[in-house]
Amino acid sequence: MKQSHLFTKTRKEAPKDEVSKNAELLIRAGFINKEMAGVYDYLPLGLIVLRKIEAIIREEMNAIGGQEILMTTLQDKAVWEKTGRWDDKVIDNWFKSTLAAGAEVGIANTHEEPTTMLLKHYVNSYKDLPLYVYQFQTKFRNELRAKSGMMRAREFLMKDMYSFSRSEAEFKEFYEKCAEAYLRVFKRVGLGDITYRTTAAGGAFTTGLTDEFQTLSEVGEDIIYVDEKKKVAINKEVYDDETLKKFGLNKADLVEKKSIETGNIFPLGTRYPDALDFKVKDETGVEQTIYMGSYGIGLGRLMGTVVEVLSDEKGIVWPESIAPFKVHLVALFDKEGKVKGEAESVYENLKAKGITVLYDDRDERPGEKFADSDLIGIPMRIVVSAKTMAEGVVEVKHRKSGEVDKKPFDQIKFM
RNA sequence: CGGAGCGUGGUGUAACGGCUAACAUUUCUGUUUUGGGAACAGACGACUCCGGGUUCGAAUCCCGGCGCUCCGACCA
Repeated sequence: MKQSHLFTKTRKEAPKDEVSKNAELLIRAGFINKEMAGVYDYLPLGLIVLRKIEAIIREEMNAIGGQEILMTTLQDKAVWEKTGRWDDKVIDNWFKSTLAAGAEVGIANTHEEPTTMLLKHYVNSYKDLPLYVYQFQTKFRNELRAKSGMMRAREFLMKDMYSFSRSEAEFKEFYEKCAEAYLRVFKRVGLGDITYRTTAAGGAFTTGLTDEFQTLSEVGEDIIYVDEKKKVAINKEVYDDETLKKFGLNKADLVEKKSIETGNIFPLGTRYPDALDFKVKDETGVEQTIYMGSYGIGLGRLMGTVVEVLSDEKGIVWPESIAPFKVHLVALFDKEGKVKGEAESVYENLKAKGITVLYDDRDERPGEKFADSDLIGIPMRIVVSAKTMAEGVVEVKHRKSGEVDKKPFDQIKFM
């Protein structure tokens, strides 16, 4: 991709209505655009990152047996009435609308009910279970107060998975598998060291204890108690002697931290299948109840968290795994056009190797190009200039470490 | 939803109730420059959030609305 053709440019100043680091950097660097509070567009750079995050999650969900589907945004009120969740008193952040014909519809807040109905439509036998379906779908939540940029949005893309199992034990087995898959996701997007599986309360979803995945950050809305040795944590909302004992945690080993809820998994028991009368026949022809779980990761929030946590004073520092490009090729042109020729050839060479590259071919001054490069945060920068040409090398600078290397182009190792 | 603050060119700011709403940046032209957001010259760009009101006169004061940010409450 040539930077001269890239839709959106960087800007020096962030709009004053963004205070959070994640939104400020993502907007300045041209990854997202704000439509209104808690509602953001993804621009070309941002969409590449979003898709990479999506691909990682998809891989991990497929690896544990997930099957991808795509549910609708408009939802049938009747289904929600059956589980008692249509009432605004139960879920207070619904967006709802009315069909021209008169019927009320819900605008996707979550999908437990529709997914259960979908499965009910197709699944009648114990032989068809367990089933794990998931989707990447936009959720709408009428938050009283959107906040912290990408952290609490009113419209956001979410991966939500729903598991349907034949027994508590079968459910639990998958639940644990999914928890492990989640940890792999957070590790792969660069948040592994500071993300903890955290015991928490279930809110509007379930009465029992659930698990959240909390990423340490000062801008987080949650307070958790972390056991560094065991790599687990407990949310303040369930921080009591009984729960501590249940999970074998010692107050002395726990440290209080602020954190961002980057993912969560819920044991839902038989609540939704029961309420919606979804059952299957077992080997003996007797109807059996179904055990359900739901598992969510907000993609925008995850992107925002990566920016919030990994960026430095110069800009974003993308982990290799979700960076919009692998290499930022920065050419510092000379008058004779020699550098241009060389840079073009490096550019073509990189593309031929299958390495994604953003080529800064703009006729700008070095300072501006470097500042932009730091802001955008691509892991590896390759500089081609009159200087490097004179030495018969290119300059390689790593965004994260700041390490600089000069070597002939064909000696660069790409991981 | 309670509290606080704020709405002025694309962006960031300024302007006592009083001249043609100023400055920087961005953008465009040209000259020049080329290893960390250069310099000079010129140009474009604003119904000062919306609606009322007070006043000879409103960006400025008053009322109402809408929006944005922050704190709190709330929050898979």
